[in-house]
Amino acid sequence: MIRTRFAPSPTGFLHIGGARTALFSYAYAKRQNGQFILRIEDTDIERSTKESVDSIIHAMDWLNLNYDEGPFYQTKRMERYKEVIEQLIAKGQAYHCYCSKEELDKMREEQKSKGLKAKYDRRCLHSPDIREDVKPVVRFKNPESGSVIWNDLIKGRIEIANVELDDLIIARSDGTPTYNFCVVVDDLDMQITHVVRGDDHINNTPRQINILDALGAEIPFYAHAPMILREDGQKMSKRHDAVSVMQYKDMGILPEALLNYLARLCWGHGDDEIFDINQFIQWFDLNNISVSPARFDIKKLYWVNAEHIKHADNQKLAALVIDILKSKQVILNDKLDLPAIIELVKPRTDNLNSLADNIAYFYQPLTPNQEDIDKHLTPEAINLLTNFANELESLDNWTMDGLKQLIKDFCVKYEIKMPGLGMPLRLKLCGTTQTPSFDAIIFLLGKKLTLERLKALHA
RNA sequence: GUCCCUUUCGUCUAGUUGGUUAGGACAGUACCUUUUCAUGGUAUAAACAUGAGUUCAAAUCUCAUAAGGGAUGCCA
Repeated sequence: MIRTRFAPSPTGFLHIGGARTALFSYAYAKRQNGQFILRIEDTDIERSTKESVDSIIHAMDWLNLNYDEGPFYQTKRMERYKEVIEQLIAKGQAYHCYCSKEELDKMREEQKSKGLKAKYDRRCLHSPDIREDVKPVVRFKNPESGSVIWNDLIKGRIEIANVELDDLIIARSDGTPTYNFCVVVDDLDMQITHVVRGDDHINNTPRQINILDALGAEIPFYAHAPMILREDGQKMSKRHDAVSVMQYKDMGILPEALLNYLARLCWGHGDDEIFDINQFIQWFDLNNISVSPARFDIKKLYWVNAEHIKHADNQKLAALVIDILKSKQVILNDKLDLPAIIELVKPRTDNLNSLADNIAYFYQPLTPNQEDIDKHLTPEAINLLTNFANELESLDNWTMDGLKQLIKDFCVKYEIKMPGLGMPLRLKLCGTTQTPSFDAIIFLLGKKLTLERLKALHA
């Protein structure tokens, strides 16, 4: 049984890089009929918050990235970590270190000035300066020779010499375990078979493998996916970029569109661009993830979103749009056929907010700007609209065909071209000149509303 | 400094065992459709980081260089 996990640290919201990693991890598990696990890595008590945990879970939920187990919390597993640390100390694979921060800084500086690699010199392993007033940290005794080699499922063979590795701290002086150690114990206990994560963890992997070895554990497969960068190629920044997954919801992005777009960053399947999560799962494999980082392109995201909106079910879109319309104080009524309006309007939008804007004027016409009024609502045009309203009033065949015929006949009768009728009509009916076909608008508005608006005085 | 990762159109990618006019998509440009704005359609421009080597043949294999990123934390 394949088991993968997503292990964010709750020091902020779920960002799109994390979401993409979660997606790969999720899709791989699903593809292999395996299980996907959520684990919250909250060992850094200083920086972890409950709000972050909630927002991460909320975002996973919105994306519909469902986990089979979890969320597990590392802070609830402290006893287990302590137990394993004791084991390692008892076996001589870990040791107490009493060095102060100042001592360590001094040591590192000396090493650097000699052109050496900064690395703990193991003074506490050989002759510990045990002091009652100092609470020691615990260091892992890393192998001194040889190298750690693994076949990364994305990057290929990676080899790192043990001399490059430090005796890393696995427990702080307050007794709390650190990241690299918790990851190992958790992945072991949770029987994770495939560790899928960002490639910023490549450097941690040999340390984790060494700890796993010391524990006599089986080594899982590792797959390190490249990062997502900003449009300009720089690292994403939480201050300057829209990096929170939920910000994209606010921008009117559909979760399935965001997933689709994220999937296409560092991964491709021939010429395919638009697909849903199930299709993605069928196609996905770790070995066709590319090795280099990708830049985030907001324009393409909007295009993908537009495609998903076009293919989305109108009832489903209606539910989403109603929420947005309500938040914009639009007064809704049941006389209008919202799914039919959505069907008409959706090819002209690439996000839910503008979809809502293009629907709002069906319920309440916008206030037209003066420039448009001067241009289109001339006395002649108003006269024309009055005549048009009269013709409409006597139309019994309220169908698209009936309306089309009426409009055609009207244009012939008054010797005008379509835009000559259409533009003032749009302005009067909707308050804007940028709308879909006006025959469709009249049809969906219905006779009563159409006549009401045509007769309104606000021109 | 040392170690690790990376490099195909502006951007995302295809290119699985060396032989392609290096393909697609977004963005761009032009045109067509049209009832305004869009949608849609057609066309167009645009790339193998650099230098060696192996080979009849290299985007693809090897090496070097350069440029970017990461690690070198009692962060994850």
